[in-house]
Amino acid sequence: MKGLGELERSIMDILWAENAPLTAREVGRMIEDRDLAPTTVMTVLDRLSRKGFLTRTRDGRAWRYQPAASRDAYVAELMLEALDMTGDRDAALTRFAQAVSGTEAEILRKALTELEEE
Amino acid sequence: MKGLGELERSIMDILWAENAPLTAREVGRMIEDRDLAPTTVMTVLDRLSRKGFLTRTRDGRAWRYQPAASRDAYVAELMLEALDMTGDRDAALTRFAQAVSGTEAEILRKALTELEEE
DNA sequence: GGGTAGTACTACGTCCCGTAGAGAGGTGAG
DNA sequence: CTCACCTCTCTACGGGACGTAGTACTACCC
Repeated sequence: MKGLGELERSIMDILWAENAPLTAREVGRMIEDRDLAPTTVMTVLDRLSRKGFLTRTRDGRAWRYQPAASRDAYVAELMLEALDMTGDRDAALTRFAQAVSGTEAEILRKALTELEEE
Repeated sequence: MKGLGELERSIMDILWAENAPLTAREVGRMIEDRDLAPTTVMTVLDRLSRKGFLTRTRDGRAWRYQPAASRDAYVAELMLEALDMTGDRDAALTRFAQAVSGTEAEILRKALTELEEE
């Protein structure tokens, strides 16, 4: 999986936060603070769908974009990808477990317990 | 933390696998298959230490390079970084827990249990 | 039918990275 | 002593990704 650039991520964040598919114009309005040309937004949306992060469907003449996967799935995939980089997955996992804070260790523990029960 | 390129990672892999600090020449000999100019190896080693991935110490005229952190620590940090990207860490963690395979879930569970006991 | 919105295509600057040459300065062999 | 050689530092170039945007074409509304 390829990574995301700065602007690409901002745009993904907007789309991840929204439930409905948005048009380029709508996305552009939600980035107001950066004052980008409309074509800039369109270019990035186009690249993102080319990379598989977005899917798009027609709405009249316009395209509506929406994430191909949830942010959580993306983050989890990034984490797994990092994990694949090591020769010793166990050591890395152990290290990771030690690094997450208490509350999060709790979450992890719970998720794992639920897994076990199924 | 910045990411690593292809060659950069190969070189880190060599140094992570080795226990002793290596000189540029030694590293170069261990990448034999790619037939790189010695200066190429030196440049990459230099960039890696500039980025904080390696530390170096003098050995006569030459430098000896060694990883600043273990590969596991690096991988764990990458994973945490991915995790930081999401607004909903709990959801991502849960998703991650579901994605790791059985054996690895076991490892994680064990690491977390040990944490709890301390 | 002219303004507006939307698209596709093209482009340019920048930064990172793979790759490496040039030049400087020490070192060992003869 | 001198030359070949090693290693370092500095500089550079080409490709790819990304931020940014212009241009040209088409379709719709009033």
